[in-house]
Amino acid sequence: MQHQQITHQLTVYNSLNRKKELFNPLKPPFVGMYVCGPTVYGDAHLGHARPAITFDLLFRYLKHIGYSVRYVRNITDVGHLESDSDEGEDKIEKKARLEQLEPMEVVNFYTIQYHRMMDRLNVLRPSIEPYASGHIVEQIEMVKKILEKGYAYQSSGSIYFDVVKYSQSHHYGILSGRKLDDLLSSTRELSGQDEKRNSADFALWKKADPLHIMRWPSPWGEGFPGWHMECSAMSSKYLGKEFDIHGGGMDLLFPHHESEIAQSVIANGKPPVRYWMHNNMVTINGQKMGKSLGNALSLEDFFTGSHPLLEQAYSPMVIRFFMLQAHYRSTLDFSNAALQAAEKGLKRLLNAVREVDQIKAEISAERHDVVSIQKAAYEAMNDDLNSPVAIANLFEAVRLVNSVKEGHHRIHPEDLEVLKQFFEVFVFELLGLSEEDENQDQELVNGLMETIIQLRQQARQRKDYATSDLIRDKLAEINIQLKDGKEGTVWERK
RNA sequence: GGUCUCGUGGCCGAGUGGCUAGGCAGCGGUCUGCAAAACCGCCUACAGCGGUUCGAAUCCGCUCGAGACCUCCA
Repeated sequence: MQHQQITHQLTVYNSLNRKKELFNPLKPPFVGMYVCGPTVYGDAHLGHARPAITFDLLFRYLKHIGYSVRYVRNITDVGHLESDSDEGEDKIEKKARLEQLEPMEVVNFYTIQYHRMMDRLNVLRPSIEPYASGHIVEQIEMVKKILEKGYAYQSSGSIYFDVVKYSQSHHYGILSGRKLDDLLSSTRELSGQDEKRNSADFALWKKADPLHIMRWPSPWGEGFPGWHMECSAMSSKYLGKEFDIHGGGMDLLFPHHESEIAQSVIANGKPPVRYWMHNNMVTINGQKMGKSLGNALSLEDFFTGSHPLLEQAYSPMVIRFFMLQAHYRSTLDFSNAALQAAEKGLKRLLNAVREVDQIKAEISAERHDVVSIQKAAYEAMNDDLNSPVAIANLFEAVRLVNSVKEGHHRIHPEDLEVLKQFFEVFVFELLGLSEEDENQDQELVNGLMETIIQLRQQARQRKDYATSDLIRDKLAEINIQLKDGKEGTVWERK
């Protein structure tokens, strides 16, 4: 394979030390990767696309540089409480009651929708996609272990993790930088806290009150698992007690990931994760986009353009390209102008990728340092997945391709071959961009267009510009654009 | 209130001590019947103030501004 000549010194930013580190998997060539997936109780929105695309890029790149990756991304269908206390109602259950549906019906509906949206974004399916509700047994087993080791206590039928005891011998806050004293002192008065010994403690298992629909039998009565259990239980089941990468949104850093570490350290005897990776948030007008803020635009909204904030529809590939043009650890601010800029840039890139198959190489041509461009793109990827810089290098190649096409430069066969490889690998395989034109009638359309272009050409030859312009304008009305060049006329959809 | 992050040209967005990404928009040119596309050229920024240094967007301090987390959220 082409890329094996290039040294791969992949570094990733590890939230654990806030530093970039050389990536060394525990058992090469295998890599275990776990990413927090969606809670399936509502429409997939722009915020869901960020981690999905970020870790899709990582998944693709790890495979490309030769690793065998097991990528686990969960579906959360139980366990997240609605309100700000442990008295809250389960999200899935609340939605189910609202719509008079079975909880599993809600889960199914939104899971399918999530998958459909991710498919359109060309996000690869993970290797394993476990459901929290399908791993109640594993979660109960893990709670039992923590109880046996004395780091959890039972209170009114629920089981809580004893953060204060844990802190005496371990570092609660190792990930988030949170200090226990601050946690204990700054926490507000919340209802339902009286079951806990300390406000910083978190639930491992919650007793279900009589009205609660989602409930499972356990050694402590009927209930449901606590907020953070599923990820710990499922990641250790499928990836082992210690695995390479755990990803998710930055907002999950505390308390979710911090608590996962504490649970796993007690239950399994060691820190679960070697590299913690967190993507940053998507903002809208500078403010975080979130369901609770009422400014979450669904992916469907973007694809159809049917939202007051949107001036037009934005295709899945535009959304994907837009996200990849920013580094995953930066916030990304949404706006119509930014999306439109991305749309045009993507079009220019894909046009050039198409052109590269048309241009002719010449053995006598001057040489271009295309290998350096390709190398720079790899270096960018190795530098904590710097996709914006990789894309910048792609545009360097775009300029070269266009300039050869224009006849300003000629190109050597070897250089052309490198360029083709470069586009193929980076644009399609790694960045996961794809041509969106999946028209079944493409051949028919091509034939029709050929005829129309010929007729127009004849009109132009006899200087009948009224006719030639009419053809062009009419086609423009149905979003087909004609472009007259030296080699003749080509067309494309706008 | 506590913890943390950030402030880059008209817009988006890379860049963590010297070599001044990239995209979009704009301007000038080439090409063209006109247009579009493409190509060439131009626009050369780092919130403010002070400090460290031969040299700072990049390190340190202060000020101002924005955001995140502390509570379900990707």
